Amino acid sequence: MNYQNLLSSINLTFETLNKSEKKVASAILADPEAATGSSIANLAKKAGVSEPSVNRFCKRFGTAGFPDFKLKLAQCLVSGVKFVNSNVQLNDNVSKYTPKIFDNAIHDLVAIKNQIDLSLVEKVVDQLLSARRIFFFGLGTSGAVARDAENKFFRFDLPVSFHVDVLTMRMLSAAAKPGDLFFMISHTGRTKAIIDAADDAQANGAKVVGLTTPGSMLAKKSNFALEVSVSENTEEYMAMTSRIVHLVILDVLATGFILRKGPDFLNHMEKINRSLKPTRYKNN
Amino acid sequence: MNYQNLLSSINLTFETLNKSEKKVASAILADPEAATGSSIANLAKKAGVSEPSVNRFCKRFGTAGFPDFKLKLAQCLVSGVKFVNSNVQLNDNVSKYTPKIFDNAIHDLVAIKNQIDLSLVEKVVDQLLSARRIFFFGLGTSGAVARDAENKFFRFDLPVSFHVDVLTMRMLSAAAKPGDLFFMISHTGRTKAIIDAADDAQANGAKVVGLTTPGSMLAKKSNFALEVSVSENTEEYMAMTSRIVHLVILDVLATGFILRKGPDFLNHMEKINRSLKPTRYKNN
DNA sequence: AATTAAAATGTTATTTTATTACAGAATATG
DNA sequence: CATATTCTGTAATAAAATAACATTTTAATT
Repeated sequence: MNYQNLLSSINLTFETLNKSEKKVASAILADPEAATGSSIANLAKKAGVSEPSVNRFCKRFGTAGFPDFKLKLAQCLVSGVKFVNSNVQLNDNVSKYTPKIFDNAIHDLVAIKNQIDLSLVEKVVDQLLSARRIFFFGLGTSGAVARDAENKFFRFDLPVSFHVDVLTMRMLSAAAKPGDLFFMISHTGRTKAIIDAADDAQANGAKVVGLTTPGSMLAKKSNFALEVSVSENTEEYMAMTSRIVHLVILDVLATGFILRKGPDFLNHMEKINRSLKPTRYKNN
Repeated sequence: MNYQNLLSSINLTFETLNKSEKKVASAILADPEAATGSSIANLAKKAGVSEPSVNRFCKRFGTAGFPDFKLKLAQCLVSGVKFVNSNVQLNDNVSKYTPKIFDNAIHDLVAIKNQIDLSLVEKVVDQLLSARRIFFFGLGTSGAVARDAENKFFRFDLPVSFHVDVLTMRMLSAAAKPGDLFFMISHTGRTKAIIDAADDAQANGAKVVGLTTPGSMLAKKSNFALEVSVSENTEEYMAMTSRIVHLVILDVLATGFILRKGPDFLNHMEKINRSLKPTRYKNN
């Protein structure tokens, strides 16, 4: 039994429980948050059963006892229920909408962190290392991500560029060659210009990496699809969290790249960092 | 104190703790998972302190007592954000550096979420609402953030632009007028072009919002300084998390803006969203 | 360096909480 | 209807956490 879905386990097996267990289950389901905080005596009273009945209930669900049960219930509440109610509402004030927006970003990062396919990350790093040229393509919001990516990768002594202009995209993909890497960023994965460019680039023997939604058109057309699924309620008032996750994934790739290059490469990086010094005022 | 960052709270405040509290902290940090399962007697023994010392430790971190502490510790472990040792090491493989980079971003978002000055957010939203023109300025990494901001705010039926060109910045700030809002994005807060532009803009009666490090030159020169302090070990292999936080803060501001505009404004937003339809292929 | 106040930590006692063992009740089975 | 089985509660026990108090340590002041 997985503690992540303790609550749904209770829900699903409810009908198979016997009388007093059902009472306990109801009491817990009625207010799971409260259950995590109460003592066994309290919960027993609330459910109208004896304390050992509560204890047996806990053991039935694969936990060591009541305290352990509370712990695992609390954990399953973090991942589940908490984000149920974090959509921005029309009448939210600043102290309501601000944490919600942060929570959404945090939630999605946590989710992707646990889902991301590490071997795929490794493969994409390989591609970045072996590419002769790298192009980052993105439009709209993803344009900013592409720009950020270029800003990161050009430091790596690579012929890299980003493009937000559909005509340029078209020309570059038409002129693609084996050894070129096209890194396509598109949340929807349905942007025409990007899809067309992916087709062209592949037809010319270049490789395509797609950073997009699972199962999207772009994902299907990519040689390597980094598929990122984020909370879907982020359209209206809510911020798009996909681009946040995309940026972090690009950070991961950049880090993988540097680590594979080895310690000597840090000198090169340092040289670039030093170059920025004259553009800044001294500290205080 | 928010339970989301109980572990990092312990970590961050470690030096301010007194002797026995440090012992308890070390015991917990050494194996947080184990701590969630052990009794107060057990943990006290492991830490080499008395049981009440453990209890006092728990209360110091804003929990009701040891059981409550365990609960909240368990919850903060669910997300698996272990900030204790999340610097990328030279010999890390993909399964090590990937979660570390995510954890850093998550950690900083959680930290800022709890630190952010809500009344200041409100004030900046006021400024955005009343501005006649808005300019987003940023260079390098912050250029991508400025671009993203423009992409968000131009949908709001506002004369808004972003700039990454120091000459243009200079000209615009020289021609600034009262009613203009200059939104300066700079992690270091020491970028000459940005500071100079802030000076000029203010001299001409425009308002300056700075999104930057606490106490930086830019923060001091801004009418409204959104100060964001992120983990400082993010230079070498590590990704800059400041820009992630900056993006989320801009999301917060944009959301505040929309909410203040009221429900009618959503029609306008919808119109813009619809306009993107022809640029995309149909779903499947 | 000695004295005092304050803070920190530990000891002991008490209270709360959880579990076990067992007995009685309910339910099912032949 | 008798009997076995399962379920549930009571009472006893064990474990855990906390509160109250005492001691020690530390810091400040003379």
